[in-house]
Amino acid sequence: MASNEFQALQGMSDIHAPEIYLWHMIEERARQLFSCYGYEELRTPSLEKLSIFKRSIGDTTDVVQKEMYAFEDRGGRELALRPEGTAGTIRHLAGRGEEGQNARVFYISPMFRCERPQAGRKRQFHQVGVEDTGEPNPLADAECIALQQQLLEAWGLTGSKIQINSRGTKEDQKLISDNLRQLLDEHRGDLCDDCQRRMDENVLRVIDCKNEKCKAIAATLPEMRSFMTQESQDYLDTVIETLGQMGVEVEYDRNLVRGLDYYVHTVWEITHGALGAQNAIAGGGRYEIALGKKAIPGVGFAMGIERVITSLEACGVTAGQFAPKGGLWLVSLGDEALAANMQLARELRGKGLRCGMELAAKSMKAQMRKANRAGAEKVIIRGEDEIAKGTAIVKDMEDGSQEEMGLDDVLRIA
RNA sequence: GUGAUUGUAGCUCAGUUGGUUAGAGCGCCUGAUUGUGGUUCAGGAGGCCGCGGGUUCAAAUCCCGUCUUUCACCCCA
Repeated sequence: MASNEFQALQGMSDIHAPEIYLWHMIEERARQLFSCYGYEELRTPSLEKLSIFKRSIGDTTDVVQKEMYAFEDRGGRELALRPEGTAGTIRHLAGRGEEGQNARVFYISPMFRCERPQAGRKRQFHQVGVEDTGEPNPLADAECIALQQQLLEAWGLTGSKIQINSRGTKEDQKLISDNLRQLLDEHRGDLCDDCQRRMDENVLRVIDCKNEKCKAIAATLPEMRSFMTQESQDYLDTVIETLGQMGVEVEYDRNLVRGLDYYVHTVWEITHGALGAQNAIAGGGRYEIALGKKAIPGVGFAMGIERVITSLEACGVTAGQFAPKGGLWLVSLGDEALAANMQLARELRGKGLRCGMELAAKSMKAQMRKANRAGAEKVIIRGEDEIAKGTAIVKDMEDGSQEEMGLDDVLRIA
C-alpha cells in the first residue's frame, strides 16, 4: 500500500516486527552494561524550551539554526523538539544541585531533526547516550570511550573505528581560533563559501571541511593541539594512553573538531564502513554546559540506533536471531472446545508460556497451518472428543509424533 | 534548504512506440473421502497503476502540480 494516507511523516518510520526484536536486543544489552558501570536511566521530555538548546548546543550551530523543530505553543512559549539528548539531561541534572554535579545517567530516546532524509538520517531517530558529570579527568573520558567500545562488542558489532582529538579548554579554544583565523586569512579567497562564513562564526569547522581546496589549505596548518597549553596536551595524551592500557584502540585525528559548541578537551567519533555518507555511528566528548550561573562539566556520548542497526546487519546480526520462537499452539474443534481451550490457554500463558490459538471456528488443517507458520514446537489438540475424555493430544511438530494424555500431564509437560 | 531519484496486488517486480477485461513470482484462502502442519497438485480472492489537474477518440504509459521513497550536498548520531 503506497498510499500516503497510511504513511508516517517524511523521514519518520514505524518500527515493527521483526526489526523491533533487534531494537529490544540493543536496548536490553545497553541497559545491562550501563548498570554495570553505575549509570542510571533518565527519561526527559521530548519537548523543551528552545533556549535550553540555544544555550547548550550553541546559537550559531546548524543543529540549532536550521535543523530543529522549533515552534510557539498556544501560550506563545518558544519550544523545540530535542535534536539531541545532552541538553535536556544537563537541564535535569542542573536542577538537582550537588547531586547532579556527580551523576551518571543514560538515556535511550527519540530525537528530532528537520533535515532532508538520506541514508542514516531520519527526522525522528533514536539515540542511546550517557552523561557522566564531574570535573575534567582524563580517566573519566577514557572510561567513557571504553564503555562505548564494550557496548559495541556486546551488540556484536565489529569493524568500527574510533577517532579522537582534543579541542582544549575554553581558553585554548580562543587561542586556537585566533591563531587559525590569522593563519587562514591569507587563504581566505581560496576557501569555499561555507568556510568563508565559518571563518567568522566558528573557525574550527574550517579544519574538517570536506572540500578539497579547504582540505589542502588545512593540511598546511599546524596541528590544533600545538596551540594548546601543555596541560591540555597532556590531558589528551593521558586519555589515549589509558585507553591503550585498557586494550581499546583509538586513532588520533588532528582534524576532528565536531560541531557542537559545548565540547572541551576530548572529542571523539566512531565510524563504520557499512554506512553511507553519514558514516558516524556515535560521537562524544567532554563538555561544559552553563544553563544557569554555574557550568556543569561532564563527559558523554550518543550513538545513533538506526546507524548501529545498519552496521550490525553488515556484520550478519539480524533481527530474526532475536525474534521469539518455539512455543505452543492450541487446536480446538467445536465451539465447546474453543471455549474450554481459552481457559487452558490462559493457564499456560499464566505460566509464562507462549501459546497461540485460533479464536474462530476453522478447520483443523487451517489451524495446523497457522501453528506451523507461528513456529510452534508443540501443538496441543483438544477437541470435543478429548474434552469428553479429559485428555489432550500433544504433537511434536519437529518429528510429527503425537501422544494422547491426561490434561494434568499436558500441563506438566508444557 | 539545494540537486538527482522513486511510486503498479500483502511483498519483490514486469507492463512494448499511449490502444481491449493491468500481469508474474512469492505469500494468502479453499480443496485433493470423516479431526492433522511443512512438500506436491488444482482452484480462488486480492489493484482509485501515490494523489490532483491537463493533453487525447483513448493515459499505468505524455505534460504540470503535489505528497512520498531513495541518494548526494550541507550537517550530524
